[in-house]
Amino acid sequence: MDWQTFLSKAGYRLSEPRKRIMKLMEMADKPLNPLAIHRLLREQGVHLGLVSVYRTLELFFSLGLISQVFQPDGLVGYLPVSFGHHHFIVCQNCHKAVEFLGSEDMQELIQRIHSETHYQVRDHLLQFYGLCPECQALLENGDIN
Amino acid sequence: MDWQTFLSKAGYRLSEPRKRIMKLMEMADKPLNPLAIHRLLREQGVHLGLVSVYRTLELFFSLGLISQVFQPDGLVGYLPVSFGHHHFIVCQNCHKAVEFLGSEDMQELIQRIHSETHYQVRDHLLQFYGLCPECQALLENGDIN
DNA sequence: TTGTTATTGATAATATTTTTCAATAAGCCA
DNA sequence: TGGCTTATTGAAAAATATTATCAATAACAA
Repeated sequence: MDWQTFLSKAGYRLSEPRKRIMKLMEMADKPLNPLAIHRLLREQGVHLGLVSVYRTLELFFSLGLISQVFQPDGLVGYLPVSFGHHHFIVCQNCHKAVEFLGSEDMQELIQRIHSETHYQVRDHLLQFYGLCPECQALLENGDIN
Repeated sequence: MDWQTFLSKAGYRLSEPRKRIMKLMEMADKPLNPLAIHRLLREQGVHLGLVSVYRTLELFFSLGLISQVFQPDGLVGYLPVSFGHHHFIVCQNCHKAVEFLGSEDMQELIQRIHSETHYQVRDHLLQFYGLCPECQALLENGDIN
């Protein structure tokens, strides 16, 4: 089920702003925050209220259509979620992000955490940082770092 | 080497505000953000400028003395780091957090990410959410959720 | 098409973070 | 110990980010 169907079934309307915002996030392969989305849309001539961007992201997030991605510097961005997977690796240079298939062999670690801390484990956040293929090439050429 | 020695050796002064802030974070067993730190110190009669809190956290973070902890709702808090470990589990009810020993058996997953995405993996963020022992008891008594 | 109502956008209010700069105090050295 | 140098602080202001309000608009069901 695509996000548009999902949104409708959940009782929400498929408005133009919502379509624009999701489309932008799908095109951008890096996490975007509300201000960035507003600025980018404006640059391509789409004039949305910033408030709508906030509201839309909040809605999408609460429905699980997008994920929060935490940058190493503490900034938070959003990325559309291919259903079921919620793990990303983010390029430290160009910030391009891709999802990878969540490992389900986390059980052993969860066991260990439980015996170490006595916490009941219910959820987790796992993200990786590194260099995408393009930026690896740049690094080898001495163009970065 | 304790953080005070570390700070000195790095060429920074061991000021009263810095001591207060670190001590507070060490006492609190949950992630604190700048505003919370400012408010808590003020409540216990310590009158610090909010600006100093921001500056101190930035410094501590850049030196690796504290870690950022991401709450499921997107808020960021800070926790002192026991050297070498940077993985936390946060209680979803009372927000109390404890560190657990970082698993070094991440290698296999890193391998898989590399072959799936062709990203060079350099760092990662791994956090768990759950219920601490106290809140598990509350849950069983029907006092929460 | 038309009517109902969720959704938007504009404006204002609030909250958070950063900048600036004079006053203060940490730590070195005599 | 006491003075000197300079990193650090605090206050105020500026900049930035987020949330609230409400009339105007547009999505969608009938």
